[in-house]
Amino acid sequence: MGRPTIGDVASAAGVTKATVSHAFSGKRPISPATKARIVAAAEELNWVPSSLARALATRRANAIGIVLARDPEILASDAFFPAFIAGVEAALAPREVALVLQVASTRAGEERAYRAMAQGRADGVVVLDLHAADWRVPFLEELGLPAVLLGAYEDASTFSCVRTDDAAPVRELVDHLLAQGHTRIAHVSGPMGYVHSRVRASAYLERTGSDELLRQGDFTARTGRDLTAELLDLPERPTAIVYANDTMAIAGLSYARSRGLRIPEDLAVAGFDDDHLSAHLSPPLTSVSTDPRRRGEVAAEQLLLDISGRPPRSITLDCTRLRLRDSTGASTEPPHPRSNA
Amino acid sequence: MGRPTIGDVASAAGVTKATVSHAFSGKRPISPATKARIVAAAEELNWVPSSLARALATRRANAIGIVLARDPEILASDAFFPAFIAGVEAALAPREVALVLQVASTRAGEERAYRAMAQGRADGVVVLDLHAADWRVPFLEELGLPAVLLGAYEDASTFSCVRTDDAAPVRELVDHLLAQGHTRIAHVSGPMGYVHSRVRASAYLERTGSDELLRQGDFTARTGRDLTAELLDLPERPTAIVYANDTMAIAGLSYARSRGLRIPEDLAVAGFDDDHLSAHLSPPLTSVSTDPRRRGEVAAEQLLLDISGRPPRSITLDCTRLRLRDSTGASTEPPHPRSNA
DNA sequence: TCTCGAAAGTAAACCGGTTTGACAATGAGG
DNA sequence: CCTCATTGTCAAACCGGTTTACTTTCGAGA
Repeated sequence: MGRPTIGDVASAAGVTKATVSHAFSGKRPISPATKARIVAAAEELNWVPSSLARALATRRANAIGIVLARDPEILASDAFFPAFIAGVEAALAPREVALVLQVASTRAGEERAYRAMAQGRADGVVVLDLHAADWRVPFLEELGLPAVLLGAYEDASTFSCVRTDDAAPVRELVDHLLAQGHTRIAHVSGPMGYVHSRVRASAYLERTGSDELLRQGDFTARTGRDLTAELLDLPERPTAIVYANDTMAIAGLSYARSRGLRIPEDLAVAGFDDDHLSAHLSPPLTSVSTDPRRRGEVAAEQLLLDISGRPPRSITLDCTRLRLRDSTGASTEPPHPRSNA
Repeated sequence: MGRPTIGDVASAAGVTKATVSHAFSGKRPISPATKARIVAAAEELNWVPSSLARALATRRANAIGIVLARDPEILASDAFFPAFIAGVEAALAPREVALVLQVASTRAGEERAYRAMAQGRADGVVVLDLHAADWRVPFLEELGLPAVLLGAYEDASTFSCVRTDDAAPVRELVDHLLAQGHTRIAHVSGPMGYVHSRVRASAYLERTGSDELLRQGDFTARTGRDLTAELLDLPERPTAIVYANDTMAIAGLSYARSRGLRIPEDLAVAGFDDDHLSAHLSPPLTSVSTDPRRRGEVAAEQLLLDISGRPPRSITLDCTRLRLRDSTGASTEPPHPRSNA
C-alpha cells in the first residue's frame, strides 16, 4: 500500500474525511476529544496531506514560478541569478511555498512553460529580463496569471513591478570620471533589447552626450574582451570604460592589462552588479551593487500579496550603490589621458 | 468562467472526456475524423491539460526537486550552484519536466520539504552536499522517493550516485607545489562534515603527511581571510596555501597582498571550483575546474531514468581538471605584465 | 415546556484529469 | 450464416483532498 491518505486517517480515527480535513484546517469547530484522536491517528500513520490533491481542490499550487529565457550557459556565469533566487527563497521558505523553475530557449517553449505554470504548477510568476515592449506582459494578462515584473516597465497597470534606479549610479560614476579629467569615456552595454541595458546606456549617453564610444555587448566575458580590443584600437582610445556588468569588465580589464596598460593609470575600468569577487580583485573593481537578494525577496513578497488578491502596486527600491574602488583610481591621482602611440 | 477543462473540449467536440483523453494520449485508437474534431476543439478553446489534475490521476508530478540545506547567504555567493542548476535544467527542459526548489534552514524544515516533494510535488530529488553518514539517505529510502546523490557515498545500493574524483587534482596540485620546492604547504578546507571537503583534505594530507598547516574554513570569504591571517602569523609561515574553494582563495590572496606579500613569489595560492572569474584575476588563480554544469545534467538524466523504473547505478565522471595559472607560479596561460615594472 | 441556534459531524459533490469495463458496430475467418 | 476479434466510444470509478448542504444533539432563553 502506498502513502496513507486522508481516508486512512479518517477510518483510523473513526470519523469521515470531512472531519479530518476540518480538524486540520480549523474551518469548522471540532471537539477537542475528536481532534485529539485525529491528530493521534495522523501522527501514527505518518500522514501529511498530498499537496497535489490539495492544490487541485483549492486551485492553489502553493508555489510560484520563474521561467528563464536565458541560455543555460549565461545562467551559469551570472552573479545576479543565485543571489536573486536566494532572496526569493528567503521570502518563500517560512510560508512553505515552493519555487518552480523552468528554462525555455524558444518562444514557443516559453509560452508552454507559462501555460503550465498557469494550469496549476504555480500561483504566480516573477518575470525577469524585461524587454522594451515585452510580449510576456500581454500574454500573462490574457493568461490571468499574477505576475511581478522586475525592472522598469512603462505600462504596468495590471502587474506589480519592482524597480530600482539603475541610472543614478551610472550618472554618478560618469560624473566621477569626468571630474577626474577623463574626456573619452566608453561604454560596453548589454543587449539593447533589455530594459535594464537601455537604462544604463542612456544614463551614460545623458552624461557624455555622444554614442561614439558606445558598444553593444551581451554580458559575456567574450564580448567584454572583444569590444575592449575594438575600443583600444581606436586612433584616439578611451581612457575609461564603463561596462554593463562585472563579467565584461573583468574580461576587459584583464585584456587591457595584457596589452600593457596599467589600471587605472592608463585606463579606468568600472563594472556593474558588484560580483562578490570584484572587491577582491587587484585592483579592486569599481562597480554598482544592486542587492539582487533584496530585490528577490521584495518581488516574491509582493507576488504573494498579489496572489492573495491585493491590488498590484509598483515598488521602487533604493538599493543601487556606486562602489568606488581602485580600478577607477578612486583613491589615487587623477589619470593622465594619453592617446595611442 | 475559468480556464477551459477537458469537459469543455469534450462537449465542444461532441464526445466524452474519455475520448478526448485517449485522443491525446493515444492509449486507445480513435478514428481520424473524431480525433480531428477534438484537436480542432482543443485548439479553438485554447485548452491545455491541467498538469495538476494529470499529476493527481497519474501520480506523476513531472517535476524533480532539490532541497537546499544551505543558508541563502551562502547560496548567493556560490559559483557551483547556478552552473549546476543550468545543467539540471538542460536535461529537464526538452522533456518538459520542471524543477522545484526549496530551501530549508532547519532539519525539521528539510524533512517537511522532502515529504512535500514525496507527496506529489516531485517524482524524485537530487541530493547535494552529502555528509559522511547523511541522515537524508535512510530518510529518503523510507519515504520511497527516488534520489540521485551527488558526490561520493559509501553505501549507495538503493540510490544512484554521481561521483567525481576530487582527490586526484588535489594530489596533482600538491605534487606540483612540492616539485617547485615548497615545503610548507597549507590547506584551508571546507567544513569537515561534508564528504567533498573531507575528500579534498585527505588528498592533501596524503601528500603532505601532516595536518599541522590544515585549517577548517566554511567556504566563505570571511574564513578565507581569517584563516590566512592565522597561517601567515605562524612563526614559520607557509609558502603555499591550497584552499577548498575559489572564494576563500581569492579572499586569502587579497589579504596576503595587503600584508605586502607578492603572489606567487612570496606565497603560492590555489583554489578549487574554478570560478568563471578566476582565470581573469591578476595573477590568474590556479584552481580545479569541476564542470558543475555537466554534473547537473548527468544527475538529472540519471534521476529521470531512476524514476522511470531503471535500477539505480553509480556513475563516475571524469571532469575534474587542474588549471595551473600564475598564482602558483607556473602558468600554461600567458602572464600579465606587472604594473610599474 | 417549547423553540431556536450553535456545535459537531456526516454524506456527497467537486476539482480536472486518467483508466477500466462494457458495449455496439464492423469486418474477417470458418 | 454464425462466430469472434477488433475498433471506436461511452459511462463510471478513481486519484486525495476541500467544501457545501444537511442532520443530530444539546443547552439557553422565553
